[in-house]
Amino acid sequence: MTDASASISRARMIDVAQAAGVSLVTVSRAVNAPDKLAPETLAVVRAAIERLGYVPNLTAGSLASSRSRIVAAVVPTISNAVFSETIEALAQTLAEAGHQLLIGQSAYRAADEAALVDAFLGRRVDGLVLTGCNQNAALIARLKRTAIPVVQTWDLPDAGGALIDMVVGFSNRDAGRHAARHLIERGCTSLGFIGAEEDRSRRRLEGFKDEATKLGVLSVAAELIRPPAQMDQAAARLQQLVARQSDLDGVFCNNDHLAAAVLFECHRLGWPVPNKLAVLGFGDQPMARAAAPQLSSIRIRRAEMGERAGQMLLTRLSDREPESRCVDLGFEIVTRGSA
Amino acid sequence: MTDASASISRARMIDVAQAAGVSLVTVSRAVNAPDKLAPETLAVVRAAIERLGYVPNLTAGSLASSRSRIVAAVVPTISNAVFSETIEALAQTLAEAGHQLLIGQSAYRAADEAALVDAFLGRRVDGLVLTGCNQNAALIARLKRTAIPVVQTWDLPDAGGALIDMVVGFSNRDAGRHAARHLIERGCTSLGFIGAEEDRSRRRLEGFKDEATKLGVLSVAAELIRPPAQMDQAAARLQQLVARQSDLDGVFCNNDHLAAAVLFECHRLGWPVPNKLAVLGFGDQPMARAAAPQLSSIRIRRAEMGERAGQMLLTRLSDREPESRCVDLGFEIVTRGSA
DNA sequence: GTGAAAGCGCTAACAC
DNA sequence: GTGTTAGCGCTTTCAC
Repeated sequence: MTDASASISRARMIDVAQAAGVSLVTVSRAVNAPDKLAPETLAVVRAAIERLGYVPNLTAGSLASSRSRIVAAVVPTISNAVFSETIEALAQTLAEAGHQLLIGQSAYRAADEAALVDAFLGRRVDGLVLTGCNQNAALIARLKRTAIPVVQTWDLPDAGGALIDMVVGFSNRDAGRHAARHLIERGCTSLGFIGAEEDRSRRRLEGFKDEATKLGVLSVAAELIRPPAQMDQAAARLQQLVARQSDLDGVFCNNDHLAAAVLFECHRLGWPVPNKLAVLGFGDQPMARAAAPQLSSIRIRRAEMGERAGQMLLTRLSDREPESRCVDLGFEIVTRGSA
Repeated sequence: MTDASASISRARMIDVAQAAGVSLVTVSRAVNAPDKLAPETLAVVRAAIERLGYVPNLTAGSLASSRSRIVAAVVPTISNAVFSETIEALAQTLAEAGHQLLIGQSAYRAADEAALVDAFLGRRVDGLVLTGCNQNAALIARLKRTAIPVVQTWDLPDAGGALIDMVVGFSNRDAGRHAARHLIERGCTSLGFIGAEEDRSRRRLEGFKDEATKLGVLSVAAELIRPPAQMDQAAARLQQLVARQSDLDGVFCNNDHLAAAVLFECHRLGWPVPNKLAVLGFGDQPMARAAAPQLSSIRIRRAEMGERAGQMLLTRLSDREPESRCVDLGFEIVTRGSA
């Protein structure tokens, strides 16, 4: 064991071949396609591998096979529970199939995203997962020409973005619409939105405003926080909304964390929720059930999004075609105490 | 531009060389060591690169140079804000130096961690970042023998783990001690801990109990949640603590999310915080300032931990020695309203 | 300052 | 079932 460990990153495939008295390819097959070998041969080779502590050099394998077994994902930031759960599920799905995940953070900047994609293409990644559908035209064109499978997530292309290859998401605009309808149906007449200066948040706001207008509610104010939109900024934004609409009686928050911060602020102010102010969250995170009152929220399938994205990539990597290249996971309003 | 895009992942270095009328090495130098070329040559080569839309194949480069420019990190899960902020900072630090980050999730399982490390070693990653200092002996031995730089994070080796190569963290046990002292100094006489079935949480609990005992407080109950320890489980655990110690007057929570959930539960029960129950969080996340009352918490330098880990790796990768191989970032108690 | 030759460690045909 | 022959696209000596 100790000797074997000592040899890690030293023994090459050829050394194993010699030790086992077989040829190079036979070792390669023992590693990559064991069922193509006679059981006895396999056993001999495996013993040699074990003895030498051989660890295959995946870089060399990637170069020779032009398959890297690496998938790259670009997210705005991983320190946002909302994305990280998708990434977690993606990584797990890929890991089960022997693929690893390279992570890039765009910090919500299109230029950073494009630079990351270039770096990933240089790495000859097998597949790419992007966040949102609003990539710039040059990036979209470039990716369309590469043969590599790409999955966009967290939105749908129809309402303001272009489909590159595949997508699994939901309509942020529709989610905003439903939020408005939900609050208005519960009697709210003066609405506010606390979100972020960021594409998907803006799309939710668009839908929110549209639907409110359609339903005759004309008082809609929005506060957009520059990312990262942290909880500790929510209280001040709520104050801003109230300053602009003193009769504010319903707030839609871009995520459950912001909504929880609003709830805390209501406790501080002594405002009963939902009677004085209805609060609707987004994401239906564990936070929603822990809050007091429990948060009504819009549930989206974050983990499933990552899992499906991974499956779609894996399907394409095995030269099959996914059932659909455009998956709408939808969303659902979960009504609890806060709205 | 469109032509150039079309050529991505097609043009090789040799094509650029021919287009520019120079040799292969000259192109390689233009990419990797531009200052070693005559300005005119460089300009010609760069023009050809641009024209052909050449993207260097990093896999081939890695194989030839045996440097991958990839660093791998193993975390229990990235969907925990506490780790993801460290990872975010790590990724940024590495990206600035042209390195990319490969992520692996161990789900708090030692076997998964070892398997991930093996896969990463096969990739010939340039460096490795691990979470915690409690890796199993076989893994530690194996990593000590490889020449690659390794940074352990989120704990220190002295109090229950072995140093592999480098470490940047803080003492979880000491943090637990300070938590106990803080609550006791504020008059608490019956303490509870809500944490997770996980190494670092247990270390905090050890320190917490030790110090309480030392200070004469013998009533200390703990509730450990199986990871992932989500907010929505905190209320039930608080009830459990109260069932065991009806006079419970101080709770130390493993992170600010759990603490916020406890605060919400106190609102629900009508218990004044901190008078009826003092609540101390961990992490000093934005949540702490948003809560009502604001959370007292133990601040740790999550982002700095990632940044320092990245810097230490980069230093070693450039064949220099970091100022110290063992960095204790410490922690600090931030006193706000809740405890 | 630039180039020619020799691999890096593996996989992909194709033979046998 | 197993082996042989050629590369994958780049970086590294070492010449000039």
